[in-house]
Amino acid sequence: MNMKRETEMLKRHLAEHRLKLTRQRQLILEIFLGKDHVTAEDLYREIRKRNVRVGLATVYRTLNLLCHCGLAQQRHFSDTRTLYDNVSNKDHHDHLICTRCGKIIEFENSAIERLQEMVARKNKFAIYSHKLELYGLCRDCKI
Amino acid sequence: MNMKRETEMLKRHLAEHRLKLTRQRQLILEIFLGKDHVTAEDLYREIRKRNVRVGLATVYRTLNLLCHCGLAQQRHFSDTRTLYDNVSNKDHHDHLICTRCGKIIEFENSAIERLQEMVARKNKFAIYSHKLELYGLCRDCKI
DNA sequence: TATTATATTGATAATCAAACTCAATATTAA
DNA sequence: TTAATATTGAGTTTGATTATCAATATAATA
Repeated sequence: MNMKRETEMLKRHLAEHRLKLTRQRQLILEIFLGKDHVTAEDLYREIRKRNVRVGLATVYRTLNLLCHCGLAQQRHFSDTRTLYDNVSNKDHHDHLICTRCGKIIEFENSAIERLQEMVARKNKFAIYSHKLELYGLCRDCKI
Repeated sequence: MNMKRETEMLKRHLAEHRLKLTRQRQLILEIFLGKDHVTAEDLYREIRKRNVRVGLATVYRTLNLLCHCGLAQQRHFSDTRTLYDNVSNKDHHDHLICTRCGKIIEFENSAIERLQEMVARKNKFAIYSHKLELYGLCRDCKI
């Protein structure tokens, strides 16, 4: 996997905020880019498997950092834990979530987005973000 | 406010599950029906204002009970606390949330719902519920 | 109505994810 | 190389919510 672009995004963000590029941040970015959705715990366990000593707090801190530079987005599906969504080379998308097996499918639908804008206009709102989650059973679970 | 219908819904649910109608449950239902969206803490404080002694745990338990009998629904907007949405005499609806003042506007849009169904069908999902939240600035805050 | 069985209550403790603390250490700039 | 500053990791703390449990209230039964 080529992570040049993502590494550049991180570096630019660090430079702009007088932050430093550390071993831990590079490692966490690398593992994160190999996933679609992870919890902080998932990532932490993955790191420990490699016999590297990185604190859980650092994982949380770095995931939040990745959110700030646009590489990740927090999601709160039905579960209580926060999922970090890898959005590094995707357009905006929403989610179908299987409540039985936990499978997550991403989708985008511009017709829905346009209707959302209409709703906002009618209510004199300026929308900055939105969240659309469809919960149900996937093909394999609904049988 | 006439709460006959809602009280009947609660009573039916209690009877069906061999649960009991208590002073506390009646009081919490009454206050809840006067609101659109509350946190458990909000309701707790409201009760203490009336100089009635009801435990916070009972407030949580009763709000969850109201969810089970279809009078309330949990919402998790940007905040960390759970909001209980009074859905006693409303159809399904979604939300516009002002990230500055916290104002919540409810809306419904059947065209969006139909498109959601199309997305689900295309992905062979059977949808049971969904969540659509539009975040932005309301008319008063966007100036 | 009195009795019995069962559910509920309230105070507090337990839980859990996530954020904070701070001395030791690593990174960057000078 | 040195100095200035940011980061780390271990552990502690936070805050919302749920669990515990003896005392009490409610409902069913006699």
